[in-house]
Amino acid sequence: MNATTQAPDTVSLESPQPRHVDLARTLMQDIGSGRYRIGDMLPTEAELCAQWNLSRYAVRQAILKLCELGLINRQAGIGTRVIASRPHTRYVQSMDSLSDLVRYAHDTRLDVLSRSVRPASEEESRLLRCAPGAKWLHIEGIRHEVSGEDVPIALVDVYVAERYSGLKGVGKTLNTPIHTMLEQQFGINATRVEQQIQGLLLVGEQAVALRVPEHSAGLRIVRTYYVQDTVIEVTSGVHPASRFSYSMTFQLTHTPS
Amino acid sequence: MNATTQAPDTVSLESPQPRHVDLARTLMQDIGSGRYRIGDMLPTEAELCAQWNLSRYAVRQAILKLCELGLINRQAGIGTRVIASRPHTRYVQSMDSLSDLVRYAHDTRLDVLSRSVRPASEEESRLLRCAPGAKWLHIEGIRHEVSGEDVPIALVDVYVAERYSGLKGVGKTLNTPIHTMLEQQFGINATRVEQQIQGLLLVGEQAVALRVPEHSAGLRIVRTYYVQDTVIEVTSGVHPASRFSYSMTFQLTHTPS
DNA sequence: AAGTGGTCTAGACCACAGG
DNA sequence: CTGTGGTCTAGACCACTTC
Repeated sequence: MNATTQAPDTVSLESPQPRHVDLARTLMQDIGSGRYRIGDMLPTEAELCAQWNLSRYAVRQAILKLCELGLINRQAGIGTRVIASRPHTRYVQSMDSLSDLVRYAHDTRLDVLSRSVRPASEEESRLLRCAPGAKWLHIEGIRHEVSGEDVPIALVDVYVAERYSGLKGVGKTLNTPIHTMLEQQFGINATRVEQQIQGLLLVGEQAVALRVPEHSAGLRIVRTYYVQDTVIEVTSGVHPASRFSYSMTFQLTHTPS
Repeated sequence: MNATTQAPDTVSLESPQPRHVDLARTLMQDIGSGRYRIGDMLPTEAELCAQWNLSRYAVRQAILKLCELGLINRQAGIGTRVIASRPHTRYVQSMDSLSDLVRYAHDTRLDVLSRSVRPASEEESRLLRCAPGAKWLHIEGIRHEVSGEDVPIALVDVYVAERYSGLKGVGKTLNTPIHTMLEQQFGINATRVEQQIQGLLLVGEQAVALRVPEHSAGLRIVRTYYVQDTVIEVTSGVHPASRFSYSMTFQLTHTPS
């Protein structure tokens, strides 16, 4: 018999909690305090049934709770092994859809300047992570606010993998993000998005197009959309720093793994 | 009796799956296909027991699975209501610790230029979201690479709430992020971090300190660390664009809520 | 062969919603 | 009051691992 894992025999009173919650909490404390160390075996279901005078059902409820928290690993024929001393905490930034990445997408429109399917230049091939000469659908445009004065927000370059270059609905202006159109027309959804943010100087044509003085500060955001390990879309946006900054929030969570 | 939710009576063969998995999958399909709409009640446990010829235990395993996926909501005395037609998909960026935010923290050191506890100026009060005159611990420094030439990576300003201004271990150089020191010395952990990224021009003293030409492009990253709704720390880093860009990755997930 | 967890049955009592 | 889901008991058979 084991003293620390033993259940209180005088129960019922003072216990608004279901018994399996008590058991789960006790086990978590025993793991957190080092009573059971990582790699150790927890008592078997049968032992816990006897020690706590509970049925297997109740004991399993408690143990499966620890499983969900990622504290233990179970294997039929082996037993229950401690794999973590406390629930994994991490910081998460989450979004309901990729449109939240392009958060200004709602009140803005993209005026399309050009659309073409053509081979990638040397420089573009690095951006697109492809061989030089591979063909991509290239859309060039300027993003404006939908209402108010006609102040440009960004110079935009969108590259779409040749496989999806038959994309329809790319008129003179776009109100829908390209990745949403890809999802609607081809049923594909990015499984991963990489985003890179750089500072740069706005010079020459860029400064003129964005209507800022030569040599103003700017922000460049490059997003690479993957399905598994293949790139389906790359976007590049150049913003005047005076009219754009990028914000994000990270929340502390306690989910497992 | 309900035809679509009915279990196959000729079972057992061709079924390597546990029966509760079959039931869960069928229910998910019925919900996804609109057989049950959002707001509808699912059959009660008793009904499913009868229709599928299963015990309550097995039926509950299936139903609780849908619960975990966030598809249904249960209430004793009421029943089981459909609250979503499919598992919520979202994009998340996650980190094991906040040190991953300051990803360059490992191979770099912060040379401390000044340390003082003093009232916030008008401009700082906006940054710190506090009243002008509120006292904060202010640490000023330059971040360098640990090895290699002495090229500065960033000009850093760290503000710590007065409550924690007794912070120890801030010598001439720092190898540990301030928020890690706060955690170690005061046992506090940010529950939320906001991060803002701006482009800017490096001029005057900044350009000199970072050893870049006047009017170079730069990147400013401001992080605000919260415990619940109170700010405990604010950091500001000014980077030369030529030596720094900010990258992040978002993964598609299918977790509930 | 003995023991493990995975699955399942057939009951039971309870607190709580609704008519 | 009946019916709901929440909790729990006391059994059982199985596939698997270990000895």
